[in-house]
Amino acid sequence: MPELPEVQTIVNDLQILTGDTITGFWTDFEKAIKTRNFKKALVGEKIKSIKRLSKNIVIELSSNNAIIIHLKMTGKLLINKQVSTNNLQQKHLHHIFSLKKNNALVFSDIRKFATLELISRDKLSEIEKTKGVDPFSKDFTLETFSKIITKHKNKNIKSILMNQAAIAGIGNIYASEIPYDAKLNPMRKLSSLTSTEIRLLHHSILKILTKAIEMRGTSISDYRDANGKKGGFQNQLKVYGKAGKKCHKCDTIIAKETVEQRSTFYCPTCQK
DNA sequence: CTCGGAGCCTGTCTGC
DNA sequence: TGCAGACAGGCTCCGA
Repeated sequence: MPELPEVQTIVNDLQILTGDTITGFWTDFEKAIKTRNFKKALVGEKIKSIKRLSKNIVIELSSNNAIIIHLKMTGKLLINKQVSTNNLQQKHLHHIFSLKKNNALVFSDIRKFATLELISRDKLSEIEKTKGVDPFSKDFTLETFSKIITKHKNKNIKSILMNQAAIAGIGNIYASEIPYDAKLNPMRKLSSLTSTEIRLLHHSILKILTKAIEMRGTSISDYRDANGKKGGFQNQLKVYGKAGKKCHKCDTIIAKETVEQRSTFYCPTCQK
């Protein structure tokens, strides 16, 4: 599910929980929780800040520990006060954080891939070091990006975009949409890119992710923001999920190929 | 070391 | 209509 724009949208929505206190925790799926005594360590803690780390949501607590959540494919975090409960949400509701001011933060997850963990500040710094550069950090310059391209010169565009240790936050949807915007074939080997093409790709990463955040993310089927609403970027998708349809620029049929076990979509004419 | 493949789960869609 | 199989936004682990 959520890639950078979706996680960022959720994190933005969750900001209203800053300063609130966790008063309880309930779960019916312990397996998702990677920390022992999770509940005990949480209750009574105040939420200091909520931020995004790659595709993770990090809730920093007054104890200096942090809850780190990965939504994986179908995880949803919903501020309960503003959510209409329907049967589907109830069925897949697996964790609830009770809160003093905002009633509750509800966690649902159809495929049960999502994980929650309580980590120390040191552990958080360690995890941060394993992540590549975030496209929205000041470090994501053309120069840095060019170095990443050089370092992974034997890989292709799709795989470098998906590599979290190189560039943090891009997943399978945007890893198809970004090359389309840059008019580059996702299977192009990085060593073959000219400096102009590298600049185009760098530009498209920022352009597409920025637009997607403005539209509050992409809802293919399951993704919802923290208020339970769909995003809008699915209406802007040019190639993802469009195999067999015409490219809106040139009428060529959009192709689908598997790259590293993930579906990849592109226009064979527009993308060189 | 890198790399491909399996695995984690449930739901939906397609084709026979 | 029934049902098997493929596929789905992510990531980790394992063996070769």
